This record gives sequence, structure tokens and C-alpha cells, in this order.
Amino acid sequence: MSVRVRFAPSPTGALHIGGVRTALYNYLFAKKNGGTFILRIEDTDQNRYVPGAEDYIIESLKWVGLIPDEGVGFGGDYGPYRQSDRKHLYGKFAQELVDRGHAYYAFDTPEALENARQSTENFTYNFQTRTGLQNSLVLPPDEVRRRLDAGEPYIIRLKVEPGQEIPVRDLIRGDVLFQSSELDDKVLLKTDGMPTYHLANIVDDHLMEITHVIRGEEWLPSTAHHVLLYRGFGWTDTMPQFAHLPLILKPVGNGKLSKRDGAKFGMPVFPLPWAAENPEDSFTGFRDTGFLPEATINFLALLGWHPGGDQEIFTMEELIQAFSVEHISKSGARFDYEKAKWFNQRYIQTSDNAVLAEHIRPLAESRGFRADLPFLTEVVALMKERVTFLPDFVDQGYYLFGPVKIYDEEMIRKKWNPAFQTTLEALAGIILQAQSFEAPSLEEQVKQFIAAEGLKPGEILPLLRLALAGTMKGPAVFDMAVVLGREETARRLRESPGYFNRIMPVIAG
RNA sequence: GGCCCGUUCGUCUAGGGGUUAGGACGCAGGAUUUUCAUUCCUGUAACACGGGUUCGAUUCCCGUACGGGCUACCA
Repeated sequence: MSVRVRFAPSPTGALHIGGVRTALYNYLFAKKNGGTFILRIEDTDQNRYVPGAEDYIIESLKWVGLIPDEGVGFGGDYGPYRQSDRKHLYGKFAQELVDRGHAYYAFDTPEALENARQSTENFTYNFQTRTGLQNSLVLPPDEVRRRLDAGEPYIIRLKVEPGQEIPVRDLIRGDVLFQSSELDDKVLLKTDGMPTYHLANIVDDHLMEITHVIRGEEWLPSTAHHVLLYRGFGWTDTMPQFAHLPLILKPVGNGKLSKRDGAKFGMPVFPLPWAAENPEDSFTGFRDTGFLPEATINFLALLGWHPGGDQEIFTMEELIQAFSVEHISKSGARFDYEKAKWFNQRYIQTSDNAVLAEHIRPLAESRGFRADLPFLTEVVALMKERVTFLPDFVDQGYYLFGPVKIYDEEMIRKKWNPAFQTTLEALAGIILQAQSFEAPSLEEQVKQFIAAEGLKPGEILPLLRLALAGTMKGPAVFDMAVVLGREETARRLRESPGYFNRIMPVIAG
């Protein structure tokens, strides 16, 4: 039987980066085993449905390259893949469970349950408490019939029989044993006719012939209920295998990573930006921060999984080859943003210049900068060793696109002397007349000139850099000169002494 | 509170009854680069604690502590 796995997020808002990792592990597992990766949308809670969330999920998966083989927006023979579109299925299955004696009707109002919780400490709806409540287990059959026929609101609950052992075999954690006496009678079908996660999950996994359920650790406790459901339906022979992933924790402090941590720590915790009416609920993402999708994937892959060995950089293909559920760690992993940045830097360094140029083209355009690919490729070549994020190319290297806006005044004060004005002007002349406008020969000529003038390179070269870029940080000066071009380089050399002289007294004063 | 899961450098992790406990990020220092960065080298730092089992436990077992999750007509 071929492997079929699903990623089943709820469209309740932006997809958390942890969700992307869950999708990734499912994807890797599917591809590793020649299986099928399915996207199922679990929108059974109408109250929490957020418009746009479904598109966000799909766009996120596409961005990082986790393309489902089946699912909402991707076709497939097991659809529909959106649970709200499958609503009609669940009632029938819930009813079947009632008929088999594994579930029952309950008529307790939310108020009645609230009262029970108030009056009884640690109240749970289970085999002990259900006898004192309004359900088909205690009400006479004709009374139940009457209420049902009268259209009274009801729900269907799982009837958990006490005294049973429920072993759960987890691919990551081994065998976990639960006692049914400690389980509550979970709601399976809600008053609005929609199933809860538990019912929908089991029914859909069964109908979609899911073989492996790879999901977050928060689902481990309810897996006992899920096993009971498989038993109740008589589907134990095709029950999927489970693997519960460790959670991603906050960078510092206690608890799992939350969406608020992004703003709190100044880092993205979502793949894409999310815009909400309320700025408080709007978030930045990895993409808009300037992460490459490959770097994002590589970082996420190693957050809670490692194949052994010393390799850190993996292509998607290598991840697929190396992946195995057994190597997923059991403990939660802190979100390490420094490491994420390192991955991005590495990927930028090793990416093809033309590819990077494509990436920064929209960034250059949005700033009104020159954005033709040949030019951007040159810029990329100069900057790729010194940036962390994509926007750094145009933000840090802005002076390659247009005039210098900020001068390092501290440096000017240290290096500038009005007497050098003629030197810079002479340099401008050399630049204009250089027979070969290439970095090595330019450097050669300039250095010869400096020596001939009886000056030291350390006196003039920093000024050259300041004139061209305004800052001491950046690519090799002569490389910059070539990208800037003959005319622009000469202009900056001739005009900068004016700025320098103007700045000097301000600083001195 | 109850149930369940977990615990190797600050972080991500490798390892596994006898190892100088390995790598990476970060940090610190050095070399190269008359800038910055890159690159290279060096350093820094860990088996939570207490009992067992064993000739020997970081590794296996139990307990404790700590961390995490669940405990909704949310997923």
C-alpha cells in the first residue's frame, strides 16, 4: 500500500511557521517513500473561520516549494478536500457510531455544562458524570425520540467505556499507554451539524486512505480518542500510523512559539506577511523579510530533525533522501533566529548571481531604482558576500543605484584635509582617461599616482571610498567604481570635497 | 489539580554501557582583506539531580526537579 500523508491546517489566520514545518515533514516523508502529499483544509469551526487564510496557506506552501499532490486547489480523486464541503458525510458516520452503541445523543445546554463545571471541580463529561446529565444513555428512548423529532438541539458524543487500555504506537515516541477511564466523552458532532476535529479527522483520514499521520505533539493526548474511534468504526486494520512532532518553542522564556513573539523579538514567525484591519494582528513573514525559500526550508528542516553527520546545508532533494521519522527529536526546539539568518546568508552567498538579481528586481523597482537584470547582477556580485537579507542588496548598497545620501562624518573628520581636494580632482581625471576601465588596472593606476604624489594609500583610499559610497563599509572601491561607471565615479570624486568641506566645520564645532 | 510527552555546550544537535562527548549557530581572539564582509585558524561552553543495575554509566531502570502539551459544541 502506497504512502499517503496529509497536512491539515485550519484556516483560522496566518499559517504559523511551525505549521510550515509540519507540512515539510509530511512532504519529505511522502516524497521519500514515493507517496502522496495531501492538503486538507479543516474548517469545521465556523466561528473561527478567517477569510483569506486558506489562500494564505496555499500561497505559503507554494512559496517554500511544498506542492501538494492532492488537495484544495490541487485536484485529486479523494475530494472534496475542504471539510466544510464534506459536511454531509459526517452526520452519517456519527449516526453509525450511535447505532453501534459507541456514541450517544446529548441535550445538555451550554449553560448546564457551565454549571456542572462551576459546581464540580475538574468536571469532565465521562462515564461517571454522564448518568446525571441529559443524554440518550439516561433518558428513556421515547423521550429521546420526542426531543429529536421536536428539533431540539443536540450533539453526539463518543461513549468511552471505562476500564480499557488504549495503546498508541508513535513512530517518534514509541508506545504510549492511555487508560480509557481517564478519557472524556468527546463531542463528535456539534449542534450546527458540523463535526469536531476528532470525528472529521478520523472519517477523512479513513476515506482518503491516509497511511501516516504526522502532526504536532499537541495531538498526542487526543490520539487515544482517535484510536477509540477507529475501533468503534471497525477500521483498526487500516488505522494510520502516528508520529507526533515536537513543538517549536519561544527563543527565550517559557512556552511554545506564538504569533506575538514575532513582534516581541523582531523576527518573522510566519512564512508570508499577513495584513489585518488591526495593525496589532498584522505580521511580517520570512518572504518579505528577505529570506530565500530554500534557506527557510533548510532552517525549518533542522529544527527538530537531524539525519546524523555534520551536514548542515541541504537541498530539498537531499532532505528527501536523508529524511526519516526515526531521526525526529522528541523534545521541543527553541526557535533560533540567529541560525535562520546564518542559513539565509549562506544561501545568498552560494546562489547564482542572475537568480539573486531576479529576486531583488522587485525590490529595486519599489524604490524607484534602476532594475535591469545585467546591472542588478553586477550589484549582486559585489554585495552577496556581505548581506543577510535580500533587501540588504538595495538598502545597504543604495549608493550603487543613486547618489550618496549619508556620509560617515566621523571618518571624514579623521581622514579629510582640504588639501586633498586637488588630489581627488586629479583622480577623477585619471578615471576619465583610463584606457581600460577595469578594477585591477584602475587600482594599479591610482596607486601609482598616489605614490608619485608622495602620499600613502591609507590617506587617500579611504577618501575614495567615502566619496563613492559615503560609508567605510562595502565592496572593494575599484569594483564599485566599475559598477558606477566612469562618469559617475569621476563626478563623485569631484563633488565630494565640497560635501567634506561643508561637513568639517560642523563636526569641528 | 489530573493525564501524557520530554531533558547533551547559551541555541540547534550528533553520539551512545568503557569516547579527549563530535559538528553548527552565537560569542571571543588571531590570520587574510589598507573598508566592511567573506574565507581560514584558535578558543569558549554540555550529558538536570538522586538512587539503582553493572567491573564500568552521559547512555539502561526507578524517583525527583524542571520544561512542554492536553484537559472546549477550537483545531
